[in-house]
Amino acid sequence: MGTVSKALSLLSFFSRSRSLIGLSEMSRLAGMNKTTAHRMLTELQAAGFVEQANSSREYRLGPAFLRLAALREATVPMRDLAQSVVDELAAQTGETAHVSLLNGIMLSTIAYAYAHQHGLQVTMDDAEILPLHATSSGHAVLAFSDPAFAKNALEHTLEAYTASTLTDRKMLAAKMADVRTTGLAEAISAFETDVHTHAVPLFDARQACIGAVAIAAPAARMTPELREAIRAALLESGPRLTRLMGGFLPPSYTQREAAE
Amino acid sequence: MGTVSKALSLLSFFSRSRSLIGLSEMSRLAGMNKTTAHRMLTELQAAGFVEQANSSREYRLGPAFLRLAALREATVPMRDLAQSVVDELAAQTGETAHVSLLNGIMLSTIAYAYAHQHGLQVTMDDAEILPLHATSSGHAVLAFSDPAFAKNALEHTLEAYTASTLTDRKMLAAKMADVRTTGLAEAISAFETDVHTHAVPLFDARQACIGAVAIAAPAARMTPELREAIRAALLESGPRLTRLMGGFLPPSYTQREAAE
DNA sequence: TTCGTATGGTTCATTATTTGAACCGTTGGT
DNA sequence: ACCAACGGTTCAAATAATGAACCATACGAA
Repeated sequence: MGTVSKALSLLSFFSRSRSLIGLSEMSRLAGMNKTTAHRMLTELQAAGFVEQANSSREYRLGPAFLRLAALREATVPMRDLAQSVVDELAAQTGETAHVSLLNGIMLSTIAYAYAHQHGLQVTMDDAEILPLHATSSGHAVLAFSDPAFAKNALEHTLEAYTASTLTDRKMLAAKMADVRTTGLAEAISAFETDVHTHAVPLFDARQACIGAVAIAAPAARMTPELREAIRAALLESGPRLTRLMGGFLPPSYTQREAAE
Repeated sequence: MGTVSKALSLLSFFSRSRSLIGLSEMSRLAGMNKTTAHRMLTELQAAGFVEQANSSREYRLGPAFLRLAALREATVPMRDLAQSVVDELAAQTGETAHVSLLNGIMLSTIAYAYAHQHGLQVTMDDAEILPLHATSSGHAVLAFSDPAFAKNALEHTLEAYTASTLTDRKMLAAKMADVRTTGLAEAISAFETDVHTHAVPLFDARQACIGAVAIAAPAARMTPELREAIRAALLESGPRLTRLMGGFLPPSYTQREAAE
C-alpha cells in the first residue's frame, strides 16, 4: 500500500459519530507514527480534504468534497438516478427504499426515500455505512461480486449486530448460493432488529457488481402480499437502474433470469 | 510538495468540460511520468476517488465523493446554510445570488439561487470555478485574505476573460484597497460581459477569509436603486452567514464598519 | 496487408521521500 | 507546582517513489 492510500485511509476514520479527530487520536486509530499522521493531515488539509475546526485543533472533513461531489454528479448523475428510482419504489411499496454503493468492503448509502403512508418507517442516515455480511444489500453484492473479492471481504471479523446476524462463513456461503438462484437477497433482523429487508444487485459498465437497491420494512408489517410486491418491484427496478447508470447485467445474473 | 499532494492534484484536472482523462493525457497535464501518474491513479481508484469509465479506459471522478460530501455536510452544514441565505437574497433583490468558497487559488460555488421574477437571469453552473482576479467574489476574498496569500494568488497569469477584466496588478491592488474600505466588491463585465456583480467576504472561526457571497445582475437592469438594495442586502447577509457557519469577523472587517 | 503512432500498462535500478524515536512548547486537570 | 496529554517539529535511517525503456494493443493511412 502506497503513501497515498495510507493518507486517504485517514479519511475513513471520520464518521457521523466521530466527526472531529485530533492528531494523536488519528495516529492511534491509523496505527501510524504521529509525524506521519501529521504530515498526511497537513497534505490533506492543503487539498481541502480536511480542515482544523474552530478553536480546538482537531481535524474534520474539509470543504473540497462539496465541489468534487458536485462535479462527480455532473459527469455521472448516479445519485439523481438512484433517487428517482427509490422515490418510485417507496411510493409503490409503501416502505423505505435505498440505494447503496460498494466502497471498499462496506456499502455507503447514496439515496433513500420514505413512503409517507405509514407512521412507522425504517429510517436511514445520510452517509450510512452498511456491512456486507449483515445486510440484504451486502448479500446481494457478495453473491454477484468476484468470488475473490467476496472471500477477501469475509476474511474480516463478522460482527453480530443482532441475534440473527449471519456470522458463520458456511451459512453465509449457502445464503449467497440461494441469492444467486433467486437474484434477490432477503434478510430479517440481520442488521437491525425487527427490520425485514430485500435487495437486488447493481452492476457497472464492466458488469461488475457495484451496489444494491433495497427495501426495508418493519418486520411486523411483512405479509406474503407485501413480500411479493417488494420482490416484484425490486426485480424490475434493479436491472432498470443498472441500465440507467450505464451498466450491464452480467451472465451470472441474466442466466438466472432465463432459468427462472 | 509531498507525494500525497501530487496525487490529489490530479483530481483538479477534472472539470465539467473535461470529465474523462486518459493515463497519457493525465501524465501530460500534470507534467508527470506516466508510471507516476498510473500509480497515483491506481491508488486514487482504490479509494474510490477516480474510476475507469465504461469501455474506454479513461478515468473520471469516483463515487467516494458522494459519501464524503454527505458526511462533511452532516458535520458542517455549510451548504444548507449558504443555500438558505442565497434563497433569501435572490428573493429580496430579484437577482441571482451565490456563495463561493476558496479552494486553493480559485473559488468554487457551493450554493446559488435564482429569482424567478425576471425572464433574464444570470445563470450559474454547479461546481463552477471562479478566478480570484476576475470576479467580485474573488476581489472580496483577496481584499480580506492574508496579504501573502493574495500576493501569491496573483503571481499566476491573470487571464482576461472580457475587455474589462482587471489584469494589471497595480490596478488590482488599488481595487483591493477600495474593497477594504467599503467592505464590498463590485465588478462590471469582469468575468462575463454584461454581468454586474457585488460581493462581500465570508470568514471562518479563525477569522480567515474563506469565500464570498455575491449577487449577479444583468448590467442592463442595474439602476441606482437596485444597486443600493443589493449592497444593503449583502452587507447584512454576509456577516450573518459568517456567524451562521461558526465564523467570526476579523478586525480588518469590523473596523471598517466602525469607521463608516 | 504493413507501417506508424497513438494508447494503457509494466519493469527495475536509481533517487528522493517517508518514517519514527525523541524532542519542544502548551494546555488542562489535580 | 505537578503531571499527563495534547499538537507539532527535528534528523538519521529505512522505505517508497521515480523515470527511461519496455510490452501489448488499437486505430488510421497508405
